[in-house]
Amino acid sequence: MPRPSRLNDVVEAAANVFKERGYHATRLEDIAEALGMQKGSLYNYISSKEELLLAVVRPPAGRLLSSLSELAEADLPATEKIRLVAKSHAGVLEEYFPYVAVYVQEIAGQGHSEEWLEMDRRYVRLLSQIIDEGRTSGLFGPSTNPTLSAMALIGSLNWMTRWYEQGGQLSAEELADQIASTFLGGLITRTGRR
Amino acid sequence: MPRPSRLNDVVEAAANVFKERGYHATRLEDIAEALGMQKGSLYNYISSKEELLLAVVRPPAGRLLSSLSELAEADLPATEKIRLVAKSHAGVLEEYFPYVAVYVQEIAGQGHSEEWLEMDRRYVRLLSQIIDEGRTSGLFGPSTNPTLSAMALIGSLNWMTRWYEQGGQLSAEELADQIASTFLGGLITRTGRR
Amino acid sequence: MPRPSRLNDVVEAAANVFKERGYHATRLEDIAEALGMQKGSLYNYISSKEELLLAVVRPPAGRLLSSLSELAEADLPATEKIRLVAKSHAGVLEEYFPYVAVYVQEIAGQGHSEEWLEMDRRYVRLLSQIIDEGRTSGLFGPSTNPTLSAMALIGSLNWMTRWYEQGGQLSAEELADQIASTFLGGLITRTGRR
Amino acid sequence: MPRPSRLNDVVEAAANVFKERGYHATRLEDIAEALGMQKGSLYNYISSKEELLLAVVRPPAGRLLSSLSELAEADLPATEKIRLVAKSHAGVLEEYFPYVAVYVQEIAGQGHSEEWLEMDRRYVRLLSQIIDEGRTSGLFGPSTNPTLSAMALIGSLNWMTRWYEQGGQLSAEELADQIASTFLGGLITRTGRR
DNA sequence: AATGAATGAGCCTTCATTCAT
DNA sequence: GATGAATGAAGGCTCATTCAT
Repeated sequence: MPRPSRLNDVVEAAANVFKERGYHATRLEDIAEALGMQKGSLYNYISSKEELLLAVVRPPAGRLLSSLSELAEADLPATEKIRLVAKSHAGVLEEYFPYVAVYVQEIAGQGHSEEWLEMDRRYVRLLSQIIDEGRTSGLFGPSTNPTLSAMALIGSLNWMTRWYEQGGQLSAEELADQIASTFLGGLITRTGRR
Repeated sequence: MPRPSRLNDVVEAAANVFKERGYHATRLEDIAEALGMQKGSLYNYISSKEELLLAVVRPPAGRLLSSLSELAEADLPATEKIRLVAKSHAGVLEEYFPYVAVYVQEIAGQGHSEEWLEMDRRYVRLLSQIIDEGRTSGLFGPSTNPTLSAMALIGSLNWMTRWYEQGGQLSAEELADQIASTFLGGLITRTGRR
Repeated sequence: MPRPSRLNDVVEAAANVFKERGYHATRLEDIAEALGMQKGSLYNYISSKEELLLAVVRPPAGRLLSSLSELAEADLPATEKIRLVAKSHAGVLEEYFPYVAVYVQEIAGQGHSEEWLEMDRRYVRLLSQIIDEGRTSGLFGPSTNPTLSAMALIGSLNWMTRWYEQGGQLSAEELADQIASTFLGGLITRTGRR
Repeated sequence: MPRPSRLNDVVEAAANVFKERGYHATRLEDIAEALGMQKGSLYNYISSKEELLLAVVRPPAGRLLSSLSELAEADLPATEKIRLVAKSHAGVLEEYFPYVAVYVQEIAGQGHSEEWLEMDRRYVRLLSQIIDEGRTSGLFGPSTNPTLSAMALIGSLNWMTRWYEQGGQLSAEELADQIASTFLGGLITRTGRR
């Protein structure tokens, strides 16, 4: 039984090193070293450093977008959708931690290329549509700005890549759940408002 | 009459190019070109590329931190402080746009060095103290997690550097004001909750 | 069957070019050219130009010192030791000609670093001890200044790197033998002195 | 009364720094700094770094050669000439210490250019003629090799630039006198030889 | 005379990429 | 698949030199 190609190992090592040092600052040699091979050997699996970045970054980006797409079409109230969006975003973050971190740092919102610009736009559009649903349905206030709100939520979630550490007390999903709560309900206590 | 040093020009040009291409991807030649000089001439003003990054990044970081410090000590309710924090954060963003963008992309939350780690920690600490005041005083819900909430707000605001464009319909401060409103009051309409 | 590393070739080429042009004036490109490779390729063997200098210079320095050490401990009259020191010094010079020349020009007696200062001191100390033996045993005159005499002999021998050319009538060892004779016996004929 | 041009100061500062760091390793800025001026200002006195080296090196070289020439023609026995050559060589060394050190390190015996090659040759020729006189007159042994002996003496004297320090117990001339004694009479005591 | 700024050539070093073995 | 060596194109930085003020 032939062992599976080590391509996955290569991409994973790359994700880890890219997250640690940043894409430009990491040398292929660093990645090779993490794998216990020589840098030249990497070219048995990839054809360029850039391609390696894309290999790191496409899976989490795809996951993020596809889970958002699914939720967008679900038959749920906007509040519920938002909460689930946050949780699934965080779930992907947790599962593909370094991959997502690299995606956020190097690609998301950077105008890296048309491919990724389009992905950014789609993500924002889907999320703001959900928010708009909530507004239209009266769940959210009429003055809600869907796009801005989407950006704000995305920012909160993406920023997690800069401080979240695996193995902490709260899982990424629990943290995202709390963020979603604040985002939906605000910090201000309702009792004071009635 | 001594000519004014062009150091400011150099730092400004660097901020612009760093924002556009990212620190590692910009060559000193790019910066020199933006200034109409040779790359070697830059060394009349700086002693290394790294130092140039720091020169770009220190002013906005200082501004951000000092304005937060001031507000933290002000005699205002936490709600008001939060709103003002967001607005001043955005004010700095607008005033020093490329500088702040470079700071957020290259430094903030990156563990770049002890100097900056400490700055990150201070910023988070000050903001979570404000949120904690709000909780203690009963303005914010008792289950509020001050640190997490601080992170969420910081993420929303810092993420602006990836999408905000100067010259749009709404100023950065207006956008930040809306973000603060959501953060404080939530998206969900109160009437729907009674 | 592993190819033999070309490190030796690199160091040898460096020795030749350093001798010809001097360390500071030679560009790595010169060395690469002498090897028929690109300058970048040199870094497969060395990690810096400075290290290359040390690689050139350490072998002859070690040889010089170790052969002197051996002779110092031999059971021979001081006159004989001196003669053999000169001959072995010249033997090393001949065998490692450009290496020794580089060592003498760039390192010896230059206070380049503590490592080399110590080597200088040891060489002088050993040689002056030999001379002191000769004085104590009555072979050499009582007013002999061992350190100064050591310096004088070392100077004569090291200066050979500036004029000795391989392939001449007399070998380096023969020349050194004559130098030693003069050093020991003087130019003045003994018969004239009776 | 116009103060004398600072050209002398410039050359002196250059001599000191060249001696300390070596010609290639010193930057004009180092020299300027030693003078308390900016490097650009040096060009009010010199027209190139190379020229500055020559300005440092020509006076001592000239002195060395002219004092040797004078002695060569004097009506003295070869033994006396040799001793005086050594003493005057050392006298120049002491008077122009850093200048001579630079000359010896950077120029003498280096084949720097035709001008200096010729100077080297003349120096050796004059000294070996003196030695040859001694041989012819029977003062020195018949097997004396004048050129080689000249080289040996020159080496001993020039090597002083690597270890002599001004302000020591013995003056350079006293040291040279001892060196000359050894060179003439040898280390071996005559009494043992009768 | 002096200076600060600018120049431009050059050098060391890095690194993605290639390739023969 | 793996490797060590080689490549070549940069890129950061240095520094002798120039020049307007």
